[in-house]
Amino acid sequence: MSHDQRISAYRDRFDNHIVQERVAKVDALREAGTSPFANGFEVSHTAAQVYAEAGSMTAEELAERAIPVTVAGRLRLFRQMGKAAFLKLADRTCREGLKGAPSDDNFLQVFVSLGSVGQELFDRLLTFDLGDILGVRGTLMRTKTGELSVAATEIIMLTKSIRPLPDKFKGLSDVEQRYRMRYVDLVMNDEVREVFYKRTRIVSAIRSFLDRRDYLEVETPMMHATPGGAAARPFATHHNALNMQLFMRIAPELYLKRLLVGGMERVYEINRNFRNEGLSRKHNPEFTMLEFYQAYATWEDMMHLTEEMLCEVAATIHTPNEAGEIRFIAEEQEVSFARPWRRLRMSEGVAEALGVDEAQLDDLDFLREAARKAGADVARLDKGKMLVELFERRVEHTLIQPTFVVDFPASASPLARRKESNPELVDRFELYVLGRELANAFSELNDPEDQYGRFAAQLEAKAGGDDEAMPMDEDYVRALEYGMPPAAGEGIGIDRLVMLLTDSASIRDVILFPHMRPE
RNA sequence: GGGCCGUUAGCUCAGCUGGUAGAGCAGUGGACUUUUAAUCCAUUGGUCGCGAGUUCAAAUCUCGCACGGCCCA
Repeated sequence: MSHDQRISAYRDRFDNHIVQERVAKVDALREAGTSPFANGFEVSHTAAQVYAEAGSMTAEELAERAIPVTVAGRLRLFRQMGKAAFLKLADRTCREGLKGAPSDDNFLQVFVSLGSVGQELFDRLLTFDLGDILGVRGTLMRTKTGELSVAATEIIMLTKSIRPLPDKFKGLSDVEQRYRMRYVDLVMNDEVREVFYKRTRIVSAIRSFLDRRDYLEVETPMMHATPGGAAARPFATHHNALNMQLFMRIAPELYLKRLLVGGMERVYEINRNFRNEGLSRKHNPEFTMLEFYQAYATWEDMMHLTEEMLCEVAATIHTPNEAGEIRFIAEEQEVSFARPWRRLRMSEGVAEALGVDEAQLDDLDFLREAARKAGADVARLDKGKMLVELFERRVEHTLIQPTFVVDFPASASPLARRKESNPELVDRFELYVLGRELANAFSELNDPEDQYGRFAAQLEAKAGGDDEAMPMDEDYVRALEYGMPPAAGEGIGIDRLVMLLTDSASIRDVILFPHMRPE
């Protein structure tokens, strides 16, 4: 097949007249000797720079100075009125609040008049379509209604867009299309772009916070021979050359703690985890996790660090009030980050929710019956796991304000250090906000014998049918045998943190390309 | 996995108890030299998600499937 035949086959796939008209313009541009897909363009000003430089100048000042600018962006609005025309361009700085009155569309306006650009360029204007990416040279001016604009002297086609953009006013609102074609969603929806700018700010603030505390950012394997560090089912894959099974990681924990053994006393990683579970508003198969570990620290140090970090991070999104407190609305509720955050023992919370005395939770029969009534499959649960089930089903969703849930059962925490006052419990907390788990932290188990025993207990649970139980990781135990300093570590779900701080209802609203079934 | 809802023009949506599809925006042609979702006149555009069934007749009723949303597990 020749190149022309392939192109023709490509074009035959479109039966939409708008696309066909635009494709004809591509041909016309080529015939006229201009490329519809230009090779670079040197820009002197972004839209924001135009406003920063000349936003306060009067029409007379602008006319006198004749400030030359070269701008570029996507054509979003086009109004032609006889021998004059207005174009509105969007570039990366065209975001909410770029400018104020008279028009508040956040675009940069370009003014073209036949008298100043001549017939050739003015005729060429008529071949432009909404969505095209244009380069404009001109000088700054203010229109009759006072809008700062670029008076064009030259307009260059940089990229011809052959598909029409959605309705200029209603935009793209179909949720499925927004996720599948995020590139269109990002063009059309300011709020969507804003969420992802905020996401980047949040992650930068976390890095900055940890970097200032002498934490080292590292990268550990995404493909594990032994999937560990969390209770979850992994995605399996296969290495052809080595002919071996590999798993996409469910957590980086065991590798980061190996680094503690190696003397990297403060490490963190912000990267993807993969869990082979269902999709929901709160779950995407791949999601981003921050994990950090600090030698010589305890779980209580982690609580303080968490309050400090999340307040600092939240302050980049929500301005603190006069008292220095951060309060914001999410899911129609006011969330207060005012410190200190509440601490709640797990059994205390469960007893309260059940309306019983905490001592009653020691009664195994009572616990089993309560868990069964709550809808848990109690068949192969031990006492600790039943308590966790009751917590998840009866308490979790009630924890709206930041709450550290403490005193987790050891059987549900195979990598955490036992409490000195009660070896049935571990030095661990989970942070809940808006009824969702946001962070999980504990003092690390560094006793290789206990760790081996806990892995062995996990193997027994797996044999008993618990498919989320962890496998034995012999090399990790070997690492502990060399000596891991006392340490504490924590994981924070980045997607959920972004959801909280941007008041996004679905994890798909904070992941650029969420997982979708094939079309 | 279960329940409910949705899928109609490029986009946003109408379309009643069945009678073979409409609007706004976008597009096309025309008027207009300072517009702000510009305006005005004219106009093109549809495998009604896919597949069966009922019927003289299906976007509409029934069943199945696909994709998505919400809720539950």
